[in-house]
Amino acid sequence: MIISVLVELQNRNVDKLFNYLVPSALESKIKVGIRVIVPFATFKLEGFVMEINNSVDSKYELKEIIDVVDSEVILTDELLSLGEYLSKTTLSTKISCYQVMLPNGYKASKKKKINIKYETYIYINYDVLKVSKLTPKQQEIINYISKNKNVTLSTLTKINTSVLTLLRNNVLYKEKVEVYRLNSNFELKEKKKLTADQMQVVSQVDLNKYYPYLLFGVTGSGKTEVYMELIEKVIDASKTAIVLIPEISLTPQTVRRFKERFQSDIAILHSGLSDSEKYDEYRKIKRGNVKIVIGARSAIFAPISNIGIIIIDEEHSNSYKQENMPRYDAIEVAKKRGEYHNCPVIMASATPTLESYARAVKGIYKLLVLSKRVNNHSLPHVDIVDLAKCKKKSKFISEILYLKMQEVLEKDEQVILFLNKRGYSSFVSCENCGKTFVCPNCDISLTFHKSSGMMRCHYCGYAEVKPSECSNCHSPFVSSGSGTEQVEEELNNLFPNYKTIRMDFDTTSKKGSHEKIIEAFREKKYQILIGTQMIAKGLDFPDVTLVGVISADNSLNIPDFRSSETTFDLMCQVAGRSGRSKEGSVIIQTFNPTHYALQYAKNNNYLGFFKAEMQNRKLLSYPPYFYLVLIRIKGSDYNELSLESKKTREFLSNKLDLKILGPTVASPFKVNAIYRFNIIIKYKRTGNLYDVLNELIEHYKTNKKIKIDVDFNPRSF
DNA sequence: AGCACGCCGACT
DNA sequence: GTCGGCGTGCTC
Repeated sequence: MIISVLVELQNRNVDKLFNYLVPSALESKIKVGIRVIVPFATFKLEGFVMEINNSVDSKYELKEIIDVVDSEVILTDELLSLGEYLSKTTLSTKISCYQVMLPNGYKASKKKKINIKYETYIYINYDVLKVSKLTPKQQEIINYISKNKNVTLSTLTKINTSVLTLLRNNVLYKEKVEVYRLNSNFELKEKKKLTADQMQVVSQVDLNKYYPYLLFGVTGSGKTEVYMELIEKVIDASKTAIVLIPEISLTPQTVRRFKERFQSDIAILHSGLSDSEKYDEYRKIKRGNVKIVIGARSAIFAPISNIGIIIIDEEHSNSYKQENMPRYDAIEVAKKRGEYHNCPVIMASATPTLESYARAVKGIYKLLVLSKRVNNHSLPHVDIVDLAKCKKKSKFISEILYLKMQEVLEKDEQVILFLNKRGYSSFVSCENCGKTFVCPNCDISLTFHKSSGMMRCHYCGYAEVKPSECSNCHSPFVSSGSGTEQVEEELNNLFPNYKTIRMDFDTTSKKGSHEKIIEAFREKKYQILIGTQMIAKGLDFPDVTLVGVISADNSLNIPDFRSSETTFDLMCQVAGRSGRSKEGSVIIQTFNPTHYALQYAKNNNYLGFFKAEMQNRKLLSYPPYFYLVLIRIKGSDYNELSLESKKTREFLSNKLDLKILGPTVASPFKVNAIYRFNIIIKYKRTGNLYDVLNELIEHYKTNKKIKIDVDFNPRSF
């Protein structure tokens, strides 16, 4: 028996099949899609079995495999074809495509393996018990076991150690059972009655065939109820469901809602889980123990069979696009799987991407609409404050915002203040001479973190202690801390009688701290919540009646053709946090009060924004009118890189009859001491694009100094 | 990823 | 004359 193996190495030069002989003792264990250990050059590697053959004409002398890792298949037929599809469409290495689909415990890797957790349960051997005389301590143990279910050895030893004697005398016996690490159970809750609107949406979905749907529903319109109703129907038909949620809104609250309805039929997959927890959840799915998988981007690869529906919540979120190799889009994978299982794929958002909405307009996606909030609450009233003209109460807070906050707080209601992007205006600079501190490895200002007293680079993690005086002009060096820290300080001065809690990169780095902050705020231990992106989405606090955006300009000024769209989305999402169950309002502070993204957001006018923005995109030949592919050229030698970038542009121009932009500098230009150039190709039809790009990759694959990266439909530049 | 092979500078 | 620098290339 000869097998073809794809080895674990992440290198284009070995991203192909290697043939090995299988010793007859191992032959019976070999299946396509399992992992094996093979000798490779002078060392050992793990790899996936991709093919099994009886003979193969090879000019190499074949080596024998060393061992078989798995007893069950890791890469099922569907995953194998998905991986194939991924590597073809993203031009990534095959191995990276297979690895990205799997949790660490199932990857081909010689690194530490994850163990299955066992629990030792103790039971009474009643026949022996009858004829045994017990000491009082022993009787205590017996009583405990008879009263409780599933008693473990570890809990018994905590009571007293006579359990060991009882085990030795066979009065008790133990049983070792495999257990899952994540096992939170919630009480079953009665399902809510759907509104007419929601029912109408549910009835429009054909559960028996593949079709992509776009569910356009305003914030608070009860999309989750619609998902759950559809999932229930799917489960009733003995099928399964995948629900994708952006990592950032995959909170215990979200999970709870599903668990209260579907109990233990659910597996959860997201980056907050430890490797072993992920391994367990994945095992539940593989064994068919669950009917629903809820997770972030990579959960789209869950090895669940018989899928009846795939739901993508907040489809506009760019978290569905992986930003490193393989640069896949989970929504495209979802469609692929939907086709394979012949089931609907529902993409939902209050602010769909222009691409998605344009497809809905064209009829490529079927449009479903939820236009009303469930409780018929009107959307919050939005005011835009012109920072150039208004009176300011402090550096960040205008008088209008201050007065409104005062009003809301006096009514015992809560306020959320939103700061766009962590480290807002927190780069360190000398107030006297203007000297700034820039990361030595990256083309990025350092941000000062008051809590640690360090200046940090958010790209490479470089950190240095803040100097006490400016090295340039020797004046004392004042520092104001990160954006959120500064605003927090101001608020403590402005509202000494109210408590403020901060949620940002610094305060949520510890596991579980995210949830703690949310819970504390929900319980009204704090009246003001100040935070970054992470508070914009999904959270539902009934007593929040005011949301303030400290500055909308940060996101408007990002040099990206999508900055208007992201600003519009963000403003709508943030506004959606206000007045979930009471009348609410929103105040947006900006230096661009007349900007159309803000004006349409003020009136929550998605369609108006869509039309206006489509005009711009058409004019400038951007998506959805054109597709984009980004070619990024990276290297540490500036001159050589610059030359190669120009050569690449020449090469592409000669081979392709398409619009090509660049090379231009990426932003940031330098990360980890590596310079980066961008070339962008705009296209409507791929034509020979893939062939040409493959040729380019092939050309640079042995070049150790210049690296080429291809990103289809890039979300950042 | 590792490790061997290979072709140019300072040493017992 | 040799030891060793790490650039280049190969691994079934």
